[in-house]
Amino acid sequence: MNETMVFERFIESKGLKHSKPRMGILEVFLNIEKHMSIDELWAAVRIKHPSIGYATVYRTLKLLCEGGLCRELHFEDGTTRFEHLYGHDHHDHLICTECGRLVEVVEEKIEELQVRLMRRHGFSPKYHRMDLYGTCKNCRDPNHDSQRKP
Amino acid sequence: MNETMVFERFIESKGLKHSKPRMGILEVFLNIEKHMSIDELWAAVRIKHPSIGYATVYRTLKLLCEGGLCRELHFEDGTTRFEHLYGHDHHDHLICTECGRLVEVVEEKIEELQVRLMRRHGFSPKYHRMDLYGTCKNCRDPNHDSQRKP
DNA sequence: TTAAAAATGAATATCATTTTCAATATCAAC
DNA sequence: GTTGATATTGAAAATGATATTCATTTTTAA
Repeated sequence: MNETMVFERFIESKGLKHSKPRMGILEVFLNIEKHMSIDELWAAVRIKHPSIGYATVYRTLKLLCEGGLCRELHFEDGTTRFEHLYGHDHHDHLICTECGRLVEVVEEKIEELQVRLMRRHGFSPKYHRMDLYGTCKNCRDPNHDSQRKP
Repeated sequence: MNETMVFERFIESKGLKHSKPRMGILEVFLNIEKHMSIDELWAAVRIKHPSIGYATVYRTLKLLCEGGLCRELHFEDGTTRFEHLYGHDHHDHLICTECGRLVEVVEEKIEELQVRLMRRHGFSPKYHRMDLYGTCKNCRDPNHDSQRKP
């Protein structure tokens, strides 16, 4: 089952109606891989569907979150961005404070220790958020050219 | 050196002036232990200093952050809160999704693994944010009466 | 004391988010 | 296909938090 089907089933289960703008937004959303702001998604949507309004993008994004297709993230700098959720396993973030580069990571040992830590304090773990900030290799040493050949 | 002195030095170092409202706000801020929103701080300030305006609380809070006395946190639910920073070592958060209870914790093993994880990806660690969400003991089992006697 | 500079409170502006509303699209029942 | 009830839409307006402006007051060094 793919994202589109998941969303359609979700729409049905809530007794909502199928609509073209909604599906157009979903398609554009699925083709953006990075974490996006509402404005970024709207800009991308307008290219294919110039008549779709901001409010519809906004409402659809909320629906996608409700339906488990995306997740709203509030970052330290106060910005809000959305990331894909369906089919994407849980992960944490490494964020470069210089260039904003974002890497998704999972460290099983940390995950395990987090659960233990919560249990030790009487909590029943549900989910968590871990963002690690620092400077990436490229920002510290731009001449190194680690990514491309001469 | 206490918080008040730190703040006064910070004010001086920036060539700013000493003022009564600012010091009044600082004092109230220091007496609130929990994570507070601007509105909560303003409400507390008004009790002692009814003439102090919201803008001054807002500006002073920003100054406190700049001066290293407090930290602005953006939570998953979109709310913004401020926590004491000076004299408070780094810590992470356990947050109850039912009652909102917030516990500050540090797990050295996790801290260590985080640094290693970043290095492995070429990042030079600066700081991080880790919030673990779940239900606390009391919310799962309210009749247990763990805190008080019969 | 005085004059320059900063701080203040009230009001206002800004910006992202959210809702309203009249027009339009969807869809099940006919 | 037509209809009617209901959801959806885009534009505009409302909201709410954050940030700034401005005339007045306070601070501070001379």
